[in-house]
Amino acid sequence: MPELPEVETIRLQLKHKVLKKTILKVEPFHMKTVAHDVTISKKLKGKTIIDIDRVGKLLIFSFKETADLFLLAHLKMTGQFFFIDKKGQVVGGGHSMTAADTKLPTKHTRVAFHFSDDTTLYFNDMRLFGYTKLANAKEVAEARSKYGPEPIHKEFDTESFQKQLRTKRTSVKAALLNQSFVAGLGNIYVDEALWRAKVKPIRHANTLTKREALDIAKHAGDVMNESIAVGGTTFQHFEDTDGNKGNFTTHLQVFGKQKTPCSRCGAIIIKTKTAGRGTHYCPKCQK
DNA sequence: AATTATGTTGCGGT
DNA sequence: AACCGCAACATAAT
Repeated sequence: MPELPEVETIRLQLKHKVLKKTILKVEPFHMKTVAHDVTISKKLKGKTIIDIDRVGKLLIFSFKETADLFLLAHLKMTGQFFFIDKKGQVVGGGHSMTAADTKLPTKHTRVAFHFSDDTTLYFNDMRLFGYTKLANAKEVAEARSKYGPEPIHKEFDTESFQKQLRTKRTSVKAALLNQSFVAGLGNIYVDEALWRAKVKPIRHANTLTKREALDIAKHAGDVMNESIAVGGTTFQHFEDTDGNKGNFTTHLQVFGKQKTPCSRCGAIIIKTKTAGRGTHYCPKCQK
């Protein structure tokens, strides 16, 4: 369940591994994962990756040879990237091997990007919701325009955020999950940010005080930045490009902590359903 | 075997 | 017409 910190972790690792590499061929194992584009290998052959950008949870690869061709990659719920060197070993040395240790491709490998130096980037995705797809500059601009601002940036406009949040006629949880309002939060970080801000997820957004809305903005940015600093959170499926799990898991205060004591007040953390999602909060110190 | 897990899209209702 | 709730997508674990 990658959210912004996990996707950013992957982006930074991939920049170290595949930048300046030239694609030899693309090998789709499942056509849905390449948006049914039968020409993807032909179009990417000979293209050299010069940058990997990210907006929200979407990765955007760009190429040296053309300014009007991009590769968009979305992991959705179970997407994973694994990078393998020419000997078939997971690159990244010094780490204990996990999922990527098994021979790739696996039955969940949906597409492989083979590079001219005999290395390969595999995209695994058990549930087939994720995708890699080609786009031109206009399509990339359209995709970018659908995302709201990201709380991780120091330029994030908290005043504008709190004003807009307090006009929403929905639960604060649903509002924070809306990527066009604010980009990057998913189920885990919404629950964590609301715990830090001491606000119940079910609270109607238009009942929030200015102070509460500003606290949510601060904590949303803080919790995601702290997670990025330690390589993201693994709750169910996330593994980095070496097959390692994220380290933020041990910092979680409410997500998956139902039936355990709140670290702040000692009350028992509750799990309910809000905005159609499993929702964790402290019934005592979140107001 | 029915339920639960979740990111996003698309649809229908307001 | 912007906004909102929710089914759908597809698979595996429980």
